[in-house]
Amino acid sequence: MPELPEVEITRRGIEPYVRCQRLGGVVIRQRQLRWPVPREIESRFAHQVIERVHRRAKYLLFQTGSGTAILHLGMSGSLRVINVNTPPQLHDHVDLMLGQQKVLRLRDPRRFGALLWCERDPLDHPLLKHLGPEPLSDAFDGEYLVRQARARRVAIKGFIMNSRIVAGVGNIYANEALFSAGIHPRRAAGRISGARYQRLADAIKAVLQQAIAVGGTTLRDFLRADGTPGYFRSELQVYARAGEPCPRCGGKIRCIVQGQRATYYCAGCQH
DNA sequence: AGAGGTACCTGGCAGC
DNA sequence: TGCTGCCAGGTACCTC
Repeated sequence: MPELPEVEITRRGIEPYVRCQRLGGVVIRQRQLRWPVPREIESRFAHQVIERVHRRAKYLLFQTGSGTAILHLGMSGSLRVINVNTPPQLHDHVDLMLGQQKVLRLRDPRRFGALLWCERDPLDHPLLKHLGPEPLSDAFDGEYLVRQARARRVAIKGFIMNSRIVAGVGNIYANEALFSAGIHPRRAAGRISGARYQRLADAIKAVLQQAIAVGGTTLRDFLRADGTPGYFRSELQVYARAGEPCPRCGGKIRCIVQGQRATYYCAGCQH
């Protein structure tokens, strides 16, 4: 479900409710997520003060004085701030108790998400250590992409979805950014000019920032922490629009499969 | 080292 | 109506 904008929207939505809050316990109904939720979540994290919530790539980091809870929403995860007496539904796997009134509730039907505990610097955690730069940071630009792409033959779409290259670009925004930059999704990463890579880096930043500004993309079930949907779906130029006319040239938007993921593009505009 | 495939899991939908 | 097969926003891990 969530790509970087949806995770950032979630972070901004929950932070006012959890920042500087002492947790009043944790309830785990389903421990089997991508990895089993470790016992330290109950024995350590459950009674800490959450100082801040950070985001790195698509990971949310709940920082406390004695360690960090690392949360990933996987394909289908979501977080909601709700009243404590709201009955849990199927797939509501974890509750973080916030004071007397509120609960931060994790729902994840497919259970590809993760909740882990880390007592060292979370950026050194094996899951985070090898991540590429944040796409919205100054470290990410066309020159960086040119350096990384040198002699690589992988298709550009897979290249920008590789979290070691750049963190947080998933299927929707990879499609949209390549359309915006006019680059064919199958083009080899090592055969793209520096000028075009600068356009691509700018397009990735713009697409992600626009999506964050309107609350992310709700395709089927993404909701913000307050329960409202995101509105970027109506801004999508090519994603999930196979057969529709290209908004730029009027040609027909095509759908192909790359690495078992759907790719949408316009053959007239992307080379 | 890079590239490609597989696995994890459930729900929704199209087609029969 | 009910079954089957396919698809879905992610990513670690395996093999070649």
